[in-house]
Amino acid sequence: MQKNPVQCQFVAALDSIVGKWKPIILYHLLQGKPLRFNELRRLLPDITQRMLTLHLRELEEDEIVKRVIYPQIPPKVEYSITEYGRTLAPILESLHQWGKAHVERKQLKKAENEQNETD
Amino acid sequence: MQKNPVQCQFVAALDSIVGKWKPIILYHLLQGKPLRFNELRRLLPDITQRMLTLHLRELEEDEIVKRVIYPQIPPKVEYSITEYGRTLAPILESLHQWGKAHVERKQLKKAENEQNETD
DNA sequence: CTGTATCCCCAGCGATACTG
DNA sequence: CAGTATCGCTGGGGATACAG
Repeated sequence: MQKNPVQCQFVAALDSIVGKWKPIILYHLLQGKPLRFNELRRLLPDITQRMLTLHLRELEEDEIVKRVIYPQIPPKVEYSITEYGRTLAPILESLHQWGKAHVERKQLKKAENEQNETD
Repeated sequence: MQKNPVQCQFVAALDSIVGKWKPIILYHLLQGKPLRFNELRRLLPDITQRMLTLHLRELEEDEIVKRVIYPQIPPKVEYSITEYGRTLAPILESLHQWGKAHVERKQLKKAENEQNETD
């Protein structure tokens, strides 16, 4: 599909972490504790059931997330990060840090501009 | 718009590097040499003029890329990475490495499956 | 050479309802 | 509790033509 290998590699990596809710899902799972479906929903108040399911399935497909079903009534399903998924931790952490600095930077610029307007 | 700060920070970071062609544009500019508009087009054979312009404008807006216009005929415009843009280098590099390993891993799995089918 | 302007399509996501 | 199934919208991106 893509002939350019470098492009391809970026796409492959980004596919695994991009998606409106993927980074934050991974962020929570990387805390270490396995989480149930509804626990994740509570942590992400604005996500729809549909998107949570879809994203988890994709992460499972990439073997970044492991899904364990406890055969009982009512059903219980736990999601946890895999060993392989943990290799994403440093990248997610860097992204998080950079993003934090970036929003602060933008707010600073905005404040400066408003200051200039009142001059 | 987003109340969750962590989500917000991820979004801010990803906005700066996500976009179908942004990572590879940055990859080339991070090599260090300023590049002209058409040089970038040649490096990204499949990008449209429109998308190259749009992505460069967004990167410029975030002060990740600097645009220098040489007032001459025919026009000459050079794009280069900024100091601030360089802070993205380690993240892009990690993404690139991880993506490379990820595609190799997937190809391995695929080969294994095809092996099993012929058993 | 370095762009804009238009038009159009589709994949990602949301809302809502239903189910074992 | 942990999901599917449908339907519909929106915005990111592509194709093409035009312009300073």
